[in-house]
Amino acid sequence: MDYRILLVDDEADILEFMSYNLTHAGYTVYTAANGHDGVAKALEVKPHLILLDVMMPQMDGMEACAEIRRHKELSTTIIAFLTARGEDFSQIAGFEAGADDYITKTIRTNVLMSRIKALLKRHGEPASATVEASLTIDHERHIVLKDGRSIALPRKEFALLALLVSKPQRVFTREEIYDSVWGNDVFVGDRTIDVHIRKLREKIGNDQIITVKGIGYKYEP
Amino acid sequence: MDYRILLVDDEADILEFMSYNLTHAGYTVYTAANGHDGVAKALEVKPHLILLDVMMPQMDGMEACAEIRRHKELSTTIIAFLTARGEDFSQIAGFEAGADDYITKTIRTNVLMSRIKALLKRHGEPASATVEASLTIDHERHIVLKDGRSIALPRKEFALLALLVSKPQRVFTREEIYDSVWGNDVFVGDRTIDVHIRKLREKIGNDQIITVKGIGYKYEP
DNA sequence: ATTTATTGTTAATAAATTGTTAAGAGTTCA
DNA sequence: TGAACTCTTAACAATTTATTAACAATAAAT
Repeated sequence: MDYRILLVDDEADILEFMSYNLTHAGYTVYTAANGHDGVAKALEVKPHLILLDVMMPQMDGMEACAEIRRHKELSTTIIAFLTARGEDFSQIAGFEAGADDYITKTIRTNVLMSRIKALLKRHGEPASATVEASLTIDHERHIVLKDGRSIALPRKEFALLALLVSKPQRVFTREEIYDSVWGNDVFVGDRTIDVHIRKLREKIGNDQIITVKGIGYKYEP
Repeated sequence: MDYRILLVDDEADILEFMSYNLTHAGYTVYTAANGHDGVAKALEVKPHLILLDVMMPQMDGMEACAEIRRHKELSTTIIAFLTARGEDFSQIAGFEAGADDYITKTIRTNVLMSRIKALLKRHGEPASATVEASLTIDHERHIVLKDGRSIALPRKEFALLALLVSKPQRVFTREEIYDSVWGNDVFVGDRTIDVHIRKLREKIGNDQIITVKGIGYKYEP
């Protein structure tokens, strides 16, 4: 699976070291040298996982984390802190800021890799999801693959479907859908989602997108 | 059975006294001198039982308890407060924070031991502790799982069942149900809950939701 | 044993939510 | 420019869910 990981650390060595390892493990890696750039980059590439150094100039990890958590379109992004060995994370109170986990920097490579793998797996798995699903979302080509056939979708429909498929079975509320597909500042009518859902059903098959009345929609392979 | 018990208390004497007794009773004992360390230790060793002093520097028992309860991987852990003699625990409102019981510190040794034994027993063998109710509420999927089967429920029914199942055996008064499922400003007729209960019984089996006449309803696995 | 308060049941009705269609505004691209 | 596509909306239909009324059944109290 094509996971996107964003590394945020001010130490070039660490950035390089981890970037190297993660890239070789098959992840798409983005980097930023401080909190500000990190937030900006996160909004741009919408990574699956963000590894945040706790101590940084400009905007430290904690602030960056809180800032990222303020953006609803990044609600499914996993955030993990990078800490120096021995730091007691619970005292750093990073969970308060919305982090999901923390990883010790000087950990051995294979341990690091399996930790990251586990992290990505734990929080719903786009990886196996797309494998299991009869539907594959190809972000790079902006195309949906169904039974070998490729289906081109307009932007909104694609974004909506991608969201639903990203976590099969999980119900996405209408609000979550608005925030993710439209953004929290745009206001569109109540029927807009319905119409897009209808079009998707037309194109990918009627029985895969399920209505949960009063809540939202979910995708079931 | 090889039970792990975590003692959290700032008084070294008590720590030593209890640790000694518990160890000799065959338990594996871990200790921590304050709330912070206690939480960290709990996450590390995943004890079956945590004995928490109510009064402590840094992070008191109440806070620590609430913090521990936030970690899902410790959901099966039993938490008991240690109180000075004479303190009325119900007034300490520790149950609010998620505690399971309380134990008076200055109790005699053999009484203490049998209390702890009972505590561990009451909450089932650690092995079977993971065996949950015959019903699982899957909030993410907005689905109820029963014997492997998934049952979809409408909004109100789902909320009502989720409330009851959240604390099996506990009786929820009609008022509590109204407040939780409808909200304290909405007023609906007297039969409304009944009808929802009826529908739930229809769907999940007649004998799991029990009427406590004059009070309310409860769920029994 | 009878009364009383409470809960169960049913079906009808109201309310809420979603589905559908077609039309129009805005875009894109040849 | 204009043809094709995308997005949004209004208006209405269809469906699902929630609530109520009326009455039956039951448990608790006298």
